[in-house]
This record gives sequence, structure tokens and C-alpha cells, in this order.
Amino acid sequence: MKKRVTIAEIAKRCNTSIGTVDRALNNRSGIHSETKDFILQTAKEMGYQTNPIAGALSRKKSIRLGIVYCENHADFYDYVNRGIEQAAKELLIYGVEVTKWKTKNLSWEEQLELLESIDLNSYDGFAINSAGMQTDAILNHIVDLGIPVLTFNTDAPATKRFCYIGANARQAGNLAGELIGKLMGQEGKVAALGSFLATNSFIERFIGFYEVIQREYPKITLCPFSECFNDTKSAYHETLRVLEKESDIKALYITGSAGTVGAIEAIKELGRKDMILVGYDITEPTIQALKEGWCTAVLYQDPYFQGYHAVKVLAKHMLEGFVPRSPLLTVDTKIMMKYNLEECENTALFLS
Amino acid sequence: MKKRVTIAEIAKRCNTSIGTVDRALNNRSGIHSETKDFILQTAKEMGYQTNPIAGALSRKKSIRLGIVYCENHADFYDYVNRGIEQAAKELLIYGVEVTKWKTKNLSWEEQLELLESIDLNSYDGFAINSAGMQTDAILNHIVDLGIPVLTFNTDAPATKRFCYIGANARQAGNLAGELIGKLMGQEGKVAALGSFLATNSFIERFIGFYEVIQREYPKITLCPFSECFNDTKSAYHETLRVLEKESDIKALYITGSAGTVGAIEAIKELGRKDMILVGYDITEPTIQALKEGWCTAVLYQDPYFQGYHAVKVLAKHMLEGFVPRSPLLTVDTKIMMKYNLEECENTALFLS
DNA sequence: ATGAAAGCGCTAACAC
DNA sequence: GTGTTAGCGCTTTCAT
Repeated sequence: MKKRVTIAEIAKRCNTSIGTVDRALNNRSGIHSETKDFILQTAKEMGYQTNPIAGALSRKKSIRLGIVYCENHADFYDYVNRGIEQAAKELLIYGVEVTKWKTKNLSWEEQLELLESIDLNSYDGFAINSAGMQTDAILNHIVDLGIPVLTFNTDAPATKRFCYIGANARQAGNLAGELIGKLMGQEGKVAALGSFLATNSFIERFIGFYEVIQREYPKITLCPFSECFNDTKSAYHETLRVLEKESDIKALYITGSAGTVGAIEAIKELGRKDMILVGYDITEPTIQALKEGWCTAVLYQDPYFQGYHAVKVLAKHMLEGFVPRSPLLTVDTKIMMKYNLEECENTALFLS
Repeated sequence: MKKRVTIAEIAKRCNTSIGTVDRALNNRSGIHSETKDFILQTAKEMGYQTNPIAGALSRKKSIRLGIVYCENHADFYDYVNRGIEQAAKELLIYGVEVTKWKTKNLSWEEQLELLESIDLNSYDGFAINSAGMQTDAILNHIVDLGIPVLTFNTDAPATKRFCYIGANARQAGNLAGELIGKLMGQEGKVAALGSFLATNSFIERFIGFYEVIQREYPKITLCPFSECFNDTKSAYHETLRVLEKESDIKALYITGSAGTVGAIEAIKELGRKDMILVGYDITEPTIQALKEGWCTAVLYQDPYFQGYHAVKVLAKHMLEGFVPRSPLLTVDTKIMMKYNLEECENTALFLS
């Protein structure tokens, strides 16, 4: 049984009491800043590490975490949600309580309104699915209140959030480029559909794709990109339009979730099982399409994992002062096809 | 703060002391079997759940876990190892101590000898990378001693192990079939190289592949399979031989790790970047080959994850009596290509 | 075979 | 501002 330094030992060394050491270590009020500094210094010298187990056992009032996200597309956020719940369940015994708020969409207006309605001071930490720079100020305000903020799923890089957990859209795009390049036998014509007006991540997914096709697959031609607003209907029409205009298209790349569904519908209508179609996300329609062969593969950025670790990392930060080595914790992009579909369920069930 | 049932409450209800309740709950000696039954019954009725936090804090002697595996191919087991270490690190504070033993190869002779040399009774649980049915008897013996056993990486399904964590080789084969089918544009000739004399899992990886190609890709021809003993040199020669004999082969599927490396060497020698090559595992040579384009993709069954969760689940079993809903905990098969290579590192670094 | 009691390392309330 | 103390829910030892 390994022995750690305890607050009692620090107290003895500092000729003070555990109460004061506790005040210093947890920056509670009612302590001389000199004594505090001295204690902190000594604690560091002694290699003190907080013992979350003892904390959990003695804690009377729970640590309250607030999670702010949205529910715009159910399939994705349903998994995020399950990850959050599982983490919350595991943390209950540590005296950690998780409160969730969802906006209807990932819009900054809604998010701002929501955040303003929250009594920030009754929470000890926040995990936020940033809705864009417009909410940066309030995120910083929260941090200034002494409440740590972590972003997940979408980042707010210009804020004082202590870390971000989520996908790297550019890299997902790179992978899409490689996958499609290889599926096409390294030659032919490919069309990309995406929303270039919408979220930054869609654009990144495109840029990453473009980069790789351009650099590594010289025999592949990329058609002019189509705007489809990450909207099922537009994507459907746009797909039909593109395929009609350019008859020899061999592959389609769709950068958004809803767009993927629309493209699938179009492909299905045309009966083009020969089309190589790579899109994003596991949703009811994409699952169906993968099973039936209307979709070649989708890229998937484990929402369960994102939700789960957003909460876990935030809790670890509160409980043990954990700070990841890199503020950017990147979630894997998975290539999902028919025969690894069940895996999404696997992960969610692993420890429950 | 949620309140749980405590042993003190159980004691009161049973008109006994916490000492006796503790004896009953942890089947310690020195208790009347009648009182024990009564207490256990009452505890269940009251919905008692053990509090691992309190246990961890009060525990004087640590819970000792023994992990038995091998180091035959470094690249793979290095990650298994890191997973084990990370889990061990996280569990230290719970008073859990992890001891590891590795055999040179995954041979039942070595494993048997190793297991026989261990003083089983000084451990509270084992995680074992089964080396085959020949060690089933001793695994059962351990369980009969009252020491729980979990298998990982390779299962021992006929034993009393309480669960298995590892890959589903058949399903990995299915995925390989789908991937290769799609990469080939659903037609052409493919050759499979594997070791049909070696481990069961290689055969399963082949069967799964065969199944899918047969059923879903009628225009793909599968060449007679080549035996390559999962040995780099044989695979190299076999690849050259096959490609010479059958000139129109478009894709190669290799069921083993070492075999993949051999096939890559052959392909490289022939300068056949056009060849579609799908094999197994992330190793120095496969990383290199993916980067340079000599290998299309490899399938990868997250060894870090396997090692990490083998230890975590075993500990959870000891600490909280956790038993997974299914005794088979299946690890995802990942499709790795050039642009998601770094992910192997990501996962390992996530919480450290 | 059973009970009583002393911790484990903290938190939080209270006293000074 | 600082010290003291009573737990948190177990494990373990010692006494009965």
C-alpha cells in the first residue's frame, strides 16, 4: 500500500492545523495570504496530491457540474447524452451532481439566452458545447467567476476554457479524402456536397478532403462543390442536380449529417448502388443505407465518447485538479461500414 | 447528495454489529451461516450496494491483481502494456496493486509453467490472456480457489472465467470482406494469405472474410488461400509466389500481423503500389507502409483498450462486485489508414 | 462467533 | 484568521 502525503502531515510541517491547510489547498476564504502561500509551497515541496477518495467520502455538499449542449440532431446527441449520463452515474458516488441543459439548436442566440438564465454561482464547473464566438464573452465571464469551463464537441478556442474535447474536423476531412481516393481506385470524378455557409467544421471537413485529393490523388477530378445547407431536402435536390449534370461521377462526399441523408435518398431514387457515397454520422437513415448498400461508409466521431469524457475530465479537474497535457483532446474519427455498425452500441454498453 | 444504504443500517435492522455484517458481505470467516444468510438477505432487500470509496479509504492491505499475458509481438503488446499500466495507476488510490507476468510467446506450455510457479493464494483476482484449452484446467482451479478470473485478448470460453474482453475475430473478418469488396469496386480477383494451422482467430478472420465476399460480392473471385504461418518470411515468399502465378490479382487480404509485414515487403519489392493490401495491426512496418502507400489499410483491435479494460473490469469486479451484462465484452475493430494513424497514440494519452 | 472501537484522509461546522 | 472536532462508510484488530 503506497503512502501519500496527507494534509495532516503538511499541517504538522507548517505548524498549523489541518483546517488551515484545507483552506489553503482549496482556496477557501478566511486565510492570510501569507500562510496560504507558505502552505501551498510546502505542499508542493512535499509532493502533495489531493486524495479524491477521502474527499468524496467526507463531502457534505456535492460538486455541481453544469452541461450545456443541444439536441438538434437527435441521433448524434442521443449518444452524447448517454455518455453524459453514464459518466454522471459513475460520479455520483464521488458526490458529483450533473445538471444538463439543452438548446433546441446549436445557435448562439439560444445558448446565450440559456447561459444568462443560469444561476452560475450555484455550479462548480461547466462543460459547454460552444455555439460560436458570440458566446465567448460569457464563457470567459464564467471562468472569471472562478468556475472552470471545458468545451466539448465544438470548441471556443479564444476563451479561457481549460480544455476542449471533440473532433478534429480537418483531420476527419483528410481521412475522407484518403478513403474516397482509395475506394475510387485512385481515379475518376468525385463531387463534394456540403454546407459552406454553415458551421466552421463543415468547411474544415471539406478543406481536409480537398487537401488530400489534390495532393495525393492526381488522377481524381473534383467537381465544383455544391452548397446544400446541411439540409436533407437541399442535399437531395443538389445530388440529383449534380448527378444529372455530370454523368460520370463515381463518388460523392457529403460533409454534413443531414446532407448525407439527403444524398442517400437521391442515390436510392436513382437506383445507383454503384455510387461510392461517403458521408457523416450514424443515424437511422445512414444505418439503413449502410445495411442495404446505398451508402459506402460514414465517418463518425464517437459522440458517446465525447459526452462521457467531457463530464469525466471536468470532474477529474474539479476532484483532483487534473489538467490534460494538451488542451485539445481529440476524439477518433471512425470509419463505419455495415460490418462494424454494432460497435456504436458496444462502447455505450461496455461498463454499464 | 444521494444517500445509500450503509452496513450500519443493515446491522441495526439485523440486531447485530457492523463487524458481523462486514463478515457476511465479504464472505469472511468466523460467522454462523445462518446469520450470514439472514444478513445477506436483508442487505439485498434494503438494496445495499457496496461503497468502493469507503472501502478504498479504510483498506489496510491492498487488493492484488495478477495479469498474465505475453510479449510475442512487441508492437501489439506494448500497447496492451500501456493500457494495463494506466489502469494500474488509476487504481492505486483504491488500494489495488497490479502484478504482471509475461511469457515469451503465447504458448500453453510456457503459460502453464508460469501459472504453476505463481503463489495463487496471494492474489485476489487474475486477468489472463489465455494460451489455449490446455490451460483451462488451471484457470478453473484458480476460480475454485475463490479467485475470480477474467480472460482478455484470447478467451477460454470453456472455463469458469467471469468474462472475456477482446476482439471478435469473425466479425473483424466480415469487416475485412466488406472493406476489400468496396475497395475493389466490387469485382476482380483477391487472394487471401493466412495461417490456417495457427491460432483459431486467424481462421476466424478468414472465415468472416470469406463469408462476406461469397455472399455479397459475387463478382469477386477468391484465389485458393495461401498458408503463410503468420511468419514474415513465409508471407513474403508466398506473396511473391501467388502474384506470379495469378497475374490479375487486384487485392490481398492477410489475416495475421507478421504476415502483413511480409506481404508488404513483397509488394514493395515488386513496386506494386496499385495493389490493394489489407492486413492487421499497427506496427512499425505497417505504419511506414501506410504512410508510403504500400498498404491500403489495416484492421486494428485496440490493444491499449484491451489492456486497460481488462484491469479496470477485473478491479470493478473485486471492488463493487461488478459483473458485465454479457460475459463477452467485444473490442471494436478499427479501420486504420494513413490519416487516422495518430489516433492510436491519442487514446493512450487521453487521461494521462 | 460476535461486538466494539480505532482509524483511513478528508470536509464542514463550530469555537475561539 | 485559525484551531478543533465530528463525521463520511467502510476494514481491521482486539476483546469478549
